[in-house]
This record gives sequence, C-alpha cells and structure tokens, in this order.
Amino acid sequence: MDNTLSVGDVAQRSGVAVSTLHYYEEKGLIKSLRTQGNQRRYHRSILRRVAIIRIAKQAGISLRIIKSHLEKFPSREVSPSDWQQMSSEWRAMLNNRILSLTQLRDKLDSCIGCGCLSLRDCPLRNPEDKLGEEGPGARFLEEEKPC
Amino acid sequence: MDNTLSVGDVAQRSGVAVSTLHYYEEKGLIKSLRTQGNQRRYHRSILRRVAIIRIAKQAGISLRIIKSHLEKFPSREVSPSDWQQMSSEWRAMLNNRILSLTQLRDKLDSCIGCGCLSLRDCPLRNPEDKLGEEGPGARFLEEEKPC
DNA sequence: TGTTGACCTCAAGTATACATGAGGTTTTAG
DNA sequence: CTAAAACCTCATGTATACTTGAGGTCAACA
Repeated sequence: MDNTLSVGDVAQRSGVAVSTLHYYEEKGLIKSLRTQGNQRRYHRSILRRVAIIRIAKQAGISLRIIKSHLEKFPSREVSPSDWQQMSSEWRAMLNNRILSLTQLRDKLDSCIGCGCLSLRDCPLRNPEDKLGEEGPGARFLEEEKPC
Repeated sequence: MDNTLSVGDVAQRSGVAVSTLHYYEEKGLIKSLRTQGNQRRYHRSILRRVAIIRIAKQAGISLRIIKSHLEKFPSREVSPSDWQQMSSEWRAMLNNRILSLTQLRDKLDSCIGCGCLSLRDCPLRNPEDKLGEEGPGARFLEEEKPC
C-alpha cells in the first residue's frame, strides 16, 4: 500500500489481463520496477500508458507502431502535450482508415447498382485500394472480359 | 485452353498467390475441379468469387465471415443479385466500422482538448467502444482519480 | 507462523492468414 | 519425345497478439 501498483491492480484497473501486461513488458511497451522478491510494481502513470495502448489498438494500430510512438517517452511519464502529439498523429491514421473504408463502401454502392463485378470496369477491382497494408505490396491484376 | 483456368491463371488474373488459392480451398471458400492428373481447374466464375473475397478482406471482414456468406452459393455461380445482397450486408458492417472509428477519432479530438486521459471522465475510457470485437468481451474498468 | 492467493519465469498452445520448401508428378512447348 | 515449367501434397515456418500451464516463490492476513 505504498502507492505503487501490482500487476493484478493494474490488470483490474486498466481492464487488460495480467498475461497481457507481461506480454507488453516483454515487447517493451511498458516497464516495471521490481520488489525484493521480484514482483512487478508500477507507478500510477502506468494506467495512462496502458490506456493509450488500448485506445491505439482500438484504432487498429499495431503494437509495433504503438511502441515506436511510446518510445519517445521511455520511462518519463507521458505528459499531456506528449499525448496531444501522439493523438493527433493517430488521428491522421484514423482519418486515413476512415477514408479508405468510406471509399470502399461507396464503391460497393456503385457496384450494387451495376451488379457486375465485371472486373475490368468495376471500381472494386481498383488495386490502388490498399487500406493500410503498408509496404510495396505490388499487386498486379490482369484484365478480364466484361460480364 | 478449354476455357477453364489453372491455379496459375487464377493467381495472375486475380492478383492472389497460388498458395493463397490453395489455402482458400482448404478453408472451403473456393472449390476446384481436377484434371486426370489431379491439377486444379476452375470455371471463370472463380474470378468473381476471388474478387469478392479480396474486397471483403479489404473491408476487414475475416475469412470465417466471408466463408459463411459465400456458403449460401456453394458451387453455383454467384449471381448479381446474390452479390447485391452480400454487398449490402457488408455495407452495413462497413458502416459500423466507419462509425466506430469516427467516434473514436472525435473522442480523440476532445481529449486533445483536455489533454487529460483522466480515466474517470475521459470519453476514451468508455469501455463500450468495442469496435467490432464481437462477443461478450466484458471489460470492466475500475475508477481512477482525475488528473 | 502458516497458508492461501497472488506472483514469477519459461515453454508451449491458439487463432488468423498465409508463405516456403521438400519431394514427387503433370502439362506443355519445341 | 523430352525437358522445363507448372502443379501436387504435406509439413513446417512467419507474424501478431496473446493465453494457458507447469513448477516454483512471495506476501498479506489471521
């Protein structure tokens, strides 16, 4: 009761499992102090950190990316302005994702109209829609006779 | 050249790898006829089917879900009206996803304003935002002192 | 002080969605 | 007809994000 938190405490209060906290630590997203007996103890700021991780995951951001953002604040507590910067970056990622999905949906609509999937003309065939699959995923689609 | 397609043909024309087609077949999303020599041969309608799978995946729909939709048209060719029904169902999923992400983004915005993450009040802490994680994911978050 | 619940590490398992490679067969082009 | 390209199956590997379990230790309460 020395105002540090055990894993169990953090698990309960943050809503993630103990095993998940172990995992995050192993992956370098969070850190812990240890008692004499080697048990994890956390500063209260861990809750903010874990909340950030949860939020980012909800937004579909991978742990790898989240880690790279959090690494800017290794042990130091994440300040409001840090958070502000991170969240505005994530906002951009979210916007991209939303945009892609919206475009896809609208294409779907136009295809409901045409009922075609006539691969040559169907907007859904457009290989430019990558939807967040980064990297050179050079997909090449061949032509197809109209339906 | 009997107007059926080999896996290689389908791979090239649909833009998915041969191993992926094998995988889809194993998982029951697609089917093939076989030559005397046990090689896969596909009807041209496979291209539409694979296109649908690709589109749905882009929308973030899992193969399991895609399969369940495609199972309504086991071997029969997917007709325009089938496609219309599927795509309108997927449109709804897309809309949900877009909505969740948009809400998350807006909450992010309001949190940029407050800079807080004061877990009790922060809208981002709201455990109702499940963002497509179906099932009873009963997350319980404990309270936290405001920042 | 005892014992029970919480905690530790490390290995292995789970699920998704494939890719890769070995070892062997089939098809096709010249 | 022959050789290369394409194909086959089956096993194993990869990446992400964890969970589960074994075997053992620590801490808090009565």
